[in-house]
Amino acid sequence: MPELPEVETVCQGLRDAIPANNKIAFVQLKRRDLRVPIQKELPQWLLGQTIRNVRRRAKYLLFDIAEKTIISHLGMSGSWRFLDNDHRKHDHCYIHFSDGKVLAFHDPRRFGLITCVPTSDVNKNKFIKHLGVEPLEQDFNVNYLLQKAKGKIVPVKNFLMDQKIVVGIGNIYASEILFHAGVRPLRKTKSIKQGEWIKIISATVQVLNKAIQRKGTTLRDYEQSSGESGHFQSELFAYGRDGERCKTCHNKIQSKMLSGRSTYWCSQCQK
DNA sequence: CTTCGATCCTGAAGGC
DNA sequence: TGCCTTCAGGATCGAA
Repeated sequence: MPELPEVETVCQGLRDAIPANNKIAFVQLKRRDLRVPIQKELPQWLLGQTIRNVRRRAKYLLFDIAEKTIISHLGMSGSWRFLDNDHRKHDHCYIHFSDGKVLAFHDPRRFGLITCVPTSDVNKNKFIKHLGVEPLEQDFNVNYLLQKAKGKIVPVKNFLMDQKIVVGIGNIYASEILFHAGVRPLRKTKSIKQGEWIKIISATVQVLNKAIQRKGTTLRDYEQSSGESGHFQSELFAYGRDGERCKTCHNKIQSKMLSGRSTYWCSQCQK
């Protein structure tokens, strides 16, 4: 479900919405068996603490409390939001603040993650340590990509979605980025020329920033921490447009299953 | 080392 | 109405 723009949107929303001096009054674990079981000590660790900051690394949200950090991933269907009225099915964790606000983790498919580690160990954590570069930072550049692409025969779309290479790009934005870069998703990674990497980098930055501005893409269940939808779905050129006309050249958008994921492109605009 | 496929889980949508 | 299949913003693990 959520890729970098959606996670960044949730991160910013939570950063604004979590009151600076609010103490955690108590934590309720409704269901612990996510992808990795939620630690049963989580409520006692959080009791009386204040969330000092909310950060993002790749598609992970990091909640800093004193000495500890909660690492959370939304998987395909997860969300963090403030509860407005009733408890919902598939709410697995409630964080109650002293002012009465309740932050809820909701995740029907339970592919998400909530785990708590000492802050100094975040970068050693098994989920974090193998992550590649952030696509909106300087180390996502042509030299890095040329070096990583050397000898790789996987389709360039898979390469862009490989979190060990570059983080935050998932199935929607991979198709979108390659559309705007003019590169077909099935191209072998090692065949991509320097000039094409330059276009891929610039398309990545533009697409992700625009999607963050528009607060993400809502296709079904993604929501901001406020509960509102994102708005980038109307700006998609390729993803989900199978059989429709290309917005640029009016050719029909193609699609194919690639490594089990739907993949979309325009064979006129992309080479 | 790289690459591929199966797998975790629930729910929505579509075909019959 | 119901039953069955397929698919969904992800990532891990084991096998080849």
